[in-house]
Amino acid sequence: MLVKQAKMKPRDIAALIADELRKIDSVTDVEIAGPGFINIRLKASFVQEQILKVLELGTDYGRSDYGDGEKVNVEYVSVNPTGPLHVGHCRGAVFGDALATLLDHVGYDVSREYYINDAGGQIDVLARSAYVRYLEALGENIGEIEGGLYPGDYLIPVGEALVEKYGDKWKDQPESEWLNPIRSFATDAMMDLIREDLNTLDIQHDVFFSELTLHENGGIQKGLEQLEEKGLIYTGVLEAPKGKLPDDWEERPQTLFKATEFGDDVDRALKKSDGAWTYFAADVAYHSDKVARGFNILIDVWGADHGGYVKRVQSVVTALTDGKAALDVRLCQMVKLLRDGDPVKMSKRSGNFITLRDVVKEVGKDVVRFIMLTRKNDASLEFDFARVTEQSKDNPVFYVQYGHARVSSVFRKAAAAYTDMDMSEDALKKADLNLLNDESELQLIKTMVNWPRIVESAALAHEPHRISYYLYDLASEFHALWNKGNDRVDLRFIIDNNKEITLSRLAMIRAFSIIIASGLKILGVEPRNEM
RNA sequence: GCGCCAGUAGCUCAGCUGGAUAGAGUACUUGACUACGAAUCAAGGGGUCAGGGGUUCGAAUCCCUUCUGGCGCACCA
Repeated sequence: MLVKQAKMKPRDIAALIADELRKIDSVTDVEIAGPGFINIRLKASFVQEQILKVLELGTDYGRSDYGDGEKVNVEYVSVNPTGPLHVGHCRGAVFGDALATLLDHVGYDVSREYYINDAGGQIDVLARSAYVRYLEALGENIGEIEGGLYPGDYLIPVGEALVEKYGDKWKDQPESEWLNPIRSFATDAMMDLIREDLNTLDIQHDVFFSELTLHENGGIQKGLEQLEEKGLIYTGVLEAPKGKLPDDWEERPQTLFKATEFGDDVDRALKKSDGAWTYFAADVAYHSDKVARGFNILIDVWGADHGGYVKRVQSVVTALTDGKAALDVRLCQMVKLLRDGDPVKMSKRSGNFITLRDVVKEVGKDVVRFIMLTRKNDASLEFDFARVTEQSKDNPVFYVQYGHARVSSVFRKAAAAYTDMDMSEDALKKADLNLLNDESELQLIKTMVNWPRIVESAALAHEPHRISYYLYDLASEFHALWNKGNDRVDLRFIIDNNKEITLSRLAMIRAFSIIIASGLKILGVEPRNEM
């Protein structure tokens, strides 16, 4: 990197840097290798002392003030409130939540948001579906649920609740009378349902933002005014898309946003043919509102099927803030559900889709959360019910948890072996860390010391899956060290008749379990002391 | 037709904002329990990083291009 700047050969630059490095106290040796790599050997004591740091900071080890309290808005889930969450929603939910925690961990001021799409035609469908269940609750025979309505059983209690609240008030009334109140009632009921679903995964949003309120209190006009002032709104005619034409395509003038000025492919419509605002118009207003609330770092988590929508919203954010705020959209790919390697078939027809709650109930919150974070967000992910509950190294959740549990086990054994030994946190901090000088011990400690760097880079890249991979690697080194104790008795953690070294090793594995716990905490998974 | 994302071991995937001999798991082969939990560990084979150009001291990583797969493509949400 410096070669061009300094106009020197890489090896010469390396030599200069090496000279300086040699002066540092904890450095024992510096050598230059290959085309200009600098290998630095640190004193063992430098590595060993990091354990003390971990013990002192506990699960705060790895926290930083990197974000400097800057406000970050993470919007995730944001599912239409027309029914319970299904399994496909798990990934975005877990991803967004872990990312939010991760950013908080490095010092950002994070707000977790859910955008409620409670203004569109689908909500009218919900209202009509609920009305049918309302009639049913009043004793009418509704027969088969009409096609186009939501047939799910979850609306039955909503119908009953409507009767409880309104009696037969809406029974023979025209839709224009009951649509609004029932829509509002049903939406609230669905949001309650969704919140309960999210609670099973330990997900709680700070803000639930209703799209409807933007329509009702002039929020949309307000958002669009800002674009208007910048001269970014005009009336024009869009060219028909190339390739196959939509059946009902008509060329007509419409209100457009100049998205192309900000890198989008075409300008985007703000009004529908019936004069109503588009979904996009509301999204302009919503993102404008986020910016107005002081967020300059915006993150939206969407399903991959919304990929085509990314550029236009980014265009809006850039336009509204003159490029001062940035929107990162993280797209989550599909989750392929398997059972013993066979795909689980799901159809949209009633009763045949797996809900989020079903999955959590079957395999547990911790498993769902961890597995959802074992792939980067834009790669598809396989979720095999058989595999994720398996108790083997094939299952990363188990493997990491097992490492943590083994530490607890050692402490239980140690307490039995040395009934008179003080193994309190204070005592561990006083352990002689210089005794930890076996190569494999130092290796484990070095990996532990990487933790703060991992957290920071994962946060910076908005990639929580890096935490999962790190935890797996760390656990792996721990298991390896453990097994060395089988061959070499002197490497075991508990050594008979040697309190000093036992205490040192207890300190080391305590630090290990602290880091595991701290990583799991970011992912929203509980560490376990027994399996 | 256009745009976005992907293509790395037989399979599922990592690879940290360009660095040293590309790594795990799985599967296959072979070893390790009078134990601090073998629910684990150790060793081995397995690669034209989709193909082709380019940028430079140096590319799985950046640029161009071709091929293949997924998603999307006025007004729906």
